[in-house]
Amino acid sequence: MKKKSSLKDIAKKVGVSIATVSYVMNNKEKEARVGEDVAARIRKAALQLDYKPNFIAKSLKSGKTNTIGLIVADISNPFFSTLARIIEDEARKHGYIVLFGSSDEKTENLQSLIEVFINRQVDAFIIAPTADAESQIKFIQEAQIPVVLIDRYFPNLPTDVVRIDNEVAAFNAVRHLLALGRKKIGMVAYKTTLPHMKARIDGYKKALKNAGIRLNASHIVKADYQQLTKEVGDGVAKLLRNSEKIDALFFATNTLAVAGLKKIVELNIKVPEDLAIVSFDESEAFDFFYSPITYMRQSMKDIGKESVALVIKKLGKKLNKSETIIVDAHLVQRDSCGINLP
Amino acid sequence: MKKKSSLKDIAKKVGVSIATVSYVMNNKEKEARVGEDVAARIRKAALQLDYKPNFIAKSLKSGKTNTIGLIVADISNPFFSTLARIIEDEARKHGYIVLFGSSDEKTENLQSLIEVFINRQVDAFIIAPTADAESQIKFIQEAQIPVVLIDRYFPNLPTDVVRIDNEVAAFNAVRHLLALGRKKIGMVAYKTTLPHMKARIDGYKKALKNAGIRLNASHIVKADYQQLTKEVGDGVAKLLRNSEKIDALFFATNTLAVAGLKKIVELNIKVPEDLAIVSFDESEAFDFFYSPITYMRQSMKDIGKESVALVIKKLGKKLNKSETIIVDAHLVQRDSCGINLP
DNA sequence: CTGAAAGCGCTTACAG
DNA sequence: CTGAAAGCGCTTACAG
Repeated sequence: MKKKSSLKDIAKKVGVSIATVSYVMNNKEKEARVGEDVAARIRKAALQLDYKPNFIAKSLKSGKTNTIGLIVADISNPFFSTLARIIEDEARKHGYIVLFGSSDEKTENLQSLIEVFINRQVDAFIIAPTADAESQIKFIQEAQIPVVLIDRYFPNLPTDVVRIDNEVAAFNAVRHLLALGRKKIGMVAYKTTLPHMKARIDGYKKALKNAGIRLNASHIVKADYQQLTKEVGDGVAKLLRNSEKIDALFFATNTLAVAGLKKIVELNIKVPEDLAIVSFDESEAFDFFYSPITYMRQSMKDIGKESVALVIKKLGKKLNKSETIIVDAHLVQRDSCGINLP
Repeated sequence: MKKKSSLKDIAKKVGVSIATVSYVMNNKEKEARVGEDVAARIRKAALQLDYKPNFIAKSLKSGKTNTIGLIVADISNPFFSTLARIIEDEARKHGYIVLFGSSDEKTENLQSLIEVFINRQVDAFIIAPTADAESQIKFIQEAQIPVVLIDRYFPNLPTDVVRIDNEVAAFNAVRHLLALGRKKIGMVAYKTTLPHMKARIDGYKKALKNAGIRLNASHIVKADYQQLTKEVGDGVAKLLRNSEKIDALFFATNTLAVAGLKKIVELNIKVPEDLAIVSFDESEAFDFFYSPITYMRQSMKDIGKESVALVIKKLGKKLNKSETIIVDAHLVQRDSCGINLP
């Protein structure tokens, strides 16, 4: 076991005080006016001894750990796992390391992850919150720890947020269906209080209204996250019954779409001939569905970059007003809406 | 900002020394023979002040951070992301936190992640190594930091490993194809020096031999990780040409299978009628392929649990010989091999 | 130009 | 039964 060397070892070797070594190692020899030659000898010794600063000791002294706590809502969703990866890389570039957790859409899990991470002295949080997590977020803010929300947000709680414009994105997705001649468009959404979901529903409604189509409330299926497969399946089946047969379906997330597609396969519905489909977000399954699925793509790269940049920016300052950063979303057109139909 | 309270604050409030508070907070009042009543008053004060121990200070003193560094080979692969999640949960249960990274199959990335994590004083590593990473793993071992490998391993380097029996698993997968009457079975593998891949190829060969089928070396396609889509596509296309037309295909990983399936769709090959397919590992795409793919499922739960348990077990001890833990793998039978063909 | 000293929050061997 | 003291490795205001 080659013991790690410390400032002390270097100081002893060079015959100088620990303080002087510390100044040199932090490139502060100028302000501490350490002599050129001494600095050079210290640097040489540091190399020889393979000196690596002890982060723990630094953290204890500075109160900063250079660590960001990242909590997503569901890591099994490729949207979040991709995002997590981007955020990790991005943070590492800035000298930060990421502590990671998934709440699995449960506020109690979010709560306990926040506690664990605060105990570990994370400097800041990036969180895709669960529904009704206002008080958890407020708790972080009151502890004076910077927090940036991603994907989801709370209208009544001022926070820094990086997200897309959900209403516009949904509007554009549905407009695509309308432009291809679909008139009876259903929507599958989550049953949740989270406003990004409400915004997507609003965008859907607005697009219909804009096209002069009257909203049929029964065309909106709202599924509970905890029993998604069943509720989406039942809802989709109902929408495809003869009496109220729809000719297009808009899924508010990739997870909803994957559940819905299974039912659509089971029912032997022909896509896009009998049913056009557009979804939010990506899924490998979208490529393998017999009619590749058209989807609204959020720029995850931008969400990752912007959220890390924003949270680091907040790190020093206090009392700033909160910012909302809107990133790009655009439609990726494949076969499932019928663009290639004769 | 409610300042965090420290042992000092409790000590002051109760009118006792910091040392005594420390003993009580660590439930060592017995061995330090602290009085019942004093202990009670300290505990009460700790509650009132909402005392939370400072992990950083604890770590500096103890040299332990209760942190495990987890480095997988490719986090965009659902096999590894699922595994990462299981390991994180499992570690948390044991009071450990996970620092996470993905090498993206590049040894240089693995190297730099290892350095960052060692600087952060992780107590131990769990790693799915890249090819040719022996010296990186050896480096960790020489630093006296416990390391457990998962999924991949090195025959010439004694390490703790948690993995499946790749040869047996591959053998069983191919035997399934043989049992269903397939005779000309191709295999798609990675071009790599990693022995788990060799073992899967060996299992394939053994199964053929066992069935009295002569090996046709050109039936094994080896693709480079860096240009997987092209090489797998070309390889699969070649195997399906009339001259050497195969009737079954064994994919050594899910990523290879996903690339291969795209080509199979493109070529309009009928699965399972014209081509039976079996793969390793899971993918959402396997469910959405028109003929759901039969696959060899590794118990990720077991890999996660066993690797965390093993690494924690090694944490205290020294000079132990290394252990290999073999976990379960079994075939999940779907349609793609023709079990439901007339 | 350089060093002694205090302190970050905790643990623990030792003394009383 | 309880406390003073040293020390983990580092930083930084202060003194010289």
